[in-house]
Amino acid sequence: MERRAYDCAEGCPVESTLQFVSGKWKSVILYRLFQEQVGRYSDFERWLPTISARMLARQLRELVADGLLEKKIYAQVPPKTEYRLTPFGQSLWPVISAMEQWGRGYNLAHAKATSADVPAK
Amino acid sequence: MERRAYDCAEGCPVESTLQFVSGKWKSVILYRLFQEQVGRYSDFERWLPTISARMLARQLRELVADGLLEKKIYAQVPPKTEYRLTPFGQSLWPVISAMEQWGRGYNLAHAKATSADVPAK
DNA sequence: AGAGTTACTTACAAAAGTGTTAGTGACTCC
DNA sequence: GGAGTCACTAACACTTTTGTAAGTAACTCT
Repeated sequence: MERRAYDCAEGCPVESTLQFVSGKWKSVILYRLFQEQVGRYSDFERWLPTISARMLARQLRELVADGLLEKKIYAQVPPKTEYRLTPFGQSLWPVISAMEQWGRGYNLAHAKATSADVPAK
Repeated sequence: MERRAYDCAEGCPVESTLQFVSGKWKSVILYRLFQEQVGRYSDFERWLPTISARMLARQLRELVADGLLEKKIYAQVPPKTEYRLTPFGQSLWPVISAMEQWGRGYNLAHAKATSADVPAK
């Protein structure tokens, strides 16, 4: 692991990344789009059942504003929108992937004693 | 990029990771420790000049509680404490590293026009 | 004409996060 | 014996984030 001099005060690379990815939902939304390529508003509601409509709309709006997602609106009724990753958004794959990997390992190691995986004594 | 079926509702690996790393300061603190190996409370104050004492203490406490950092208190006056990564904390290196890499690239691409790098017309 | 559809927005309220200021303990140095 | 040191903590206020509930637009289908 190499060592260099960084100044987290200004231009800290980790902070730059966090600027786009921080917030509970954003990385999960991105993660889902890496899997599915495309998602409609209602898809996200299904994929993230605990997010509220308000939050979902807001996070999507911010991701679009940040240039990570693009939104395609079909002029039809009932309305239809599609979200997908821009190339810029796709460039975050290493970050999201690292999170996924680590989380996978963590989940295995800390597999919770749920009704499913604990044999009834 | 392979595709598998995940359920972000329960046991989403990305969410598991976020649980430990989310929050503006935590990943930056970890990042710093990956560079420096050891840090005293006052070191962090220097490294992250914009964090408040209250936040710093709180984030460190949480990182210790989560098992990512260990805290060593020297019984001397004035007091001295040292924080370093536990093996569990070190296992997050791929995540922090990916963030650093991406942020580095982003900073290069979006190098802001500061007084330093803009010749005075 | 009334109900259904999708993708939202708005207003209000509760909860979480964060900053500011001041203070503590215990010992050493002047 | 008063000041200085370090690593914090407590109380209070404020701001940001998030949830809840309700509503909107516009067109199709019955």
